[in-house]
Amino acid sequence: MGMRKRTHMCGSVLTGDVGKQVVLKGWVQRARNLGGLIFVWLRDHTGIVQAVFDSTVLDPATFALAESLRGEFVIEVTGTVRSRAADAVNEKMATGAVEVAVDGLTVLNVSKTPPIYIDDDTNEQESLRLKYRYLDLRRPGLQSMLRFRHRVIKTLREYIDTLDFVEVETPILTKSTPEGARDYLVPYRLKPGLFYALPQSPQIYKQLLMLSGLDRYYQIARCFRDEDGRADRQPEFTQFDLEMSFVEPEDIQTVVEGAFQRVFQDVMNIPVSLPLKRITWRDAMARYGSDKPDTRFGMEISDVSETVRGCGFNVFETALENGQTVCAVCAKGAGKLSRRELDALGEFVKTYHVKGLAWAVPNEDGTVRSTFAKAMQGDSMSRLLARMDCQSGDALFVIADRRLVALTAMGQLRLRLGRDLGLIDTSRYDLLWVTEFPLLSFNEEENRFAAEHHPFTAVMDEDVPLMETDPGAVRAKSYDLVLNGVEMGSGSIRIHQSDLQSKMFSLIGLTLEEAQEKFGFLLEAFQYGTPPHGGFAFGIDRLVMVLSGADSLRDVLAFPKIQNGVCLMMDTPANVQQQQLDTLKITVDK
RNA sequence: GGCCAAGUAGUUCAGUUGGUUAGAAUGCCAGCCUGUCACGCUGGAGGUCGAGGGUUCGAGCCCCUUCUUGGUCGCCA
Repeated sequence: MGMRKRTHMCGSVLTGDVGKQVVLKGWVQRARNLGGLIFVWLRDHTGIVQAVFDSTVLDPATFALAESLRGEFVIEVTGTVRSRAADAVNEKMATGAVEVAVDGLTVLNVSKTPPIYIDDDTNEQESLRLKYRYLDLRRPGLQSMLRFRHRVIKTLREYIDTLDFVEVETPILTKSTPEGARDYLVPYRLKPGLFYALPQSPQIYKQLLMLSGLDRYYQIARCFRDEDGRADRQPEFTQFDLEMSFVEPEDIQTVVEGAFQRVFQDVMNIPVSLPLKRITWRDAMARYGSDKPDTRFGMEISDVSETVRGCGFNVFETALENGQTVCAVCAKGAGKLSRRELDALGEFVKTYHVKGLAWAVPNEDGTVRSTFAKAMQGDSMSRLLARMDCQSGDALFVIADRRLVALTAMGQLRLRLGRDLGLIDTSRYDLLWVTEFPLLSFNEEENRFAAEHHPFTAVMDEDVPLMETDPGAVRAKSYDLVLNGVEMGSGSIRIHQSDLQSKMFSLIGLTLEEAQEKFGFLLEAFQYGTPPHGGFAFGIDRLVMVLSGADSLRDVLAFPKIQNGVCLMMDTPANVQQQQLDTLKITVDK
């Protein structure tokens, strides 16, 4: 009963193998017992092949063993490949023209009846699939996802290696830093009250590697952020992280573009022409109401403040008096929407903190179905419709609010309309750079400026003087890469002068003492000949998600966590032994 | 932390206005069956209707609380 060496994979038993003696191993996908004849579908990651047990040929013990086979039993079969009769070919199976006439069977392991079906065409609750993720991963779809993801990473490594980048592993146990996401903390055993933090990114390490003269660094880096999850946000995720010395933004963008071009070419067989489109942050916000615009469809936003000035509609007039903005989109073909559907859109935009949504639908007879037509005096409505090229069959949507709030809400409405009206060409992949982000954004709750990207980002040369006079208007040497409206990653040229870095810390409200405590090592390091440098990092999970058409990062990670950071399979976070807490001098206040 | 949705056999779901013993499909178990391929036929087992409380003569259904999961806002340098 010694195990024989596997000769073929299940999916690769083909007509060329007819007549061969084979040894196959795998899982029982399904067994059909016809009495004296049993068909067993044998599965491994390459596919499924049919094995036939014939009671007139096999010894009784082997046939009895075959009768005991159930789903997901692990078996070894030996037998001979033979062609199927012409009317017995299964066109739906890659191996459907052949089958294996079994002469020997070994049950390598039995299985309980699995709680989920090992098949792509099922729709169990995701939480159940995640609890039994090890079974879920047996499914062909997830098997091919893991291999697809592997190919993406392999392609990236091969590409970056040709450009003289060196992979360096940076610590997972690192230091908590202010700003940004909440850190995962790890208690330090030798001095209670002290903590490591898990890295949100290898940012500081890679900058120090530039100082060390490495010149070009990269890493497939695991990053951690203790924030609530989303379909596209996991508490731990993988970034392709890189940093270069003596470069301008274009140099980094060229390397990153090249990486995406290679992945699209080698993995997707889709050509990408370079250089990629570029749009400034300011334009992206004005035209798409987003810093990660989906440019696969039009329906761009227009600022209609001047068009509606003096129109008589109180909402617009008051907004303009308060220095706010009135913006609009014309949704082609949305005139068919019912009152109910239009009102639902009004509720939708309110979640983005605007007070409401005005809409107008021109009828064929020249009248207008609208929430605000009555308030519009004279020809102001027809001027507005003409300005937006909004005709019969279309719908006009208008929002009045503080500029960025209004644009953001309108951007979300644009995305929803684009989806609902089927305007998005889902076969298309739109890559573009968004550049010149603001250096700072004002945090109203804390009444201070915060770094928009991170506090190591360099300022555009011409905006340096504004740092004293108008910090909110300062643009950074930063750039995001966007794919189909999803932020792939971001990067920047970094500050490499100690005094400028100190100034930046002070701009975001850090006292000298705080800056010294948190980043003293960095400020000191910068005094020892730091080269100009910059870099980029993009999320491999998100890239794989978009390329594979998945809706959620959970579909492209082997062992994902759910919204609240729980792993349903391991059931963790979990209690630890009291002795462990005692060692760390931790008492839990429940 | 806020808002919205869902939770009923192993699984996917149905369950009327609150009314008898909560159903279907599939899976599972047993029997029969030699060309199936979602095999077929016959029979069987399988339920804390997420949990707790309330209203009622009576609750899967109505009310309250809570838990779980998803989406979303906040949050995400």
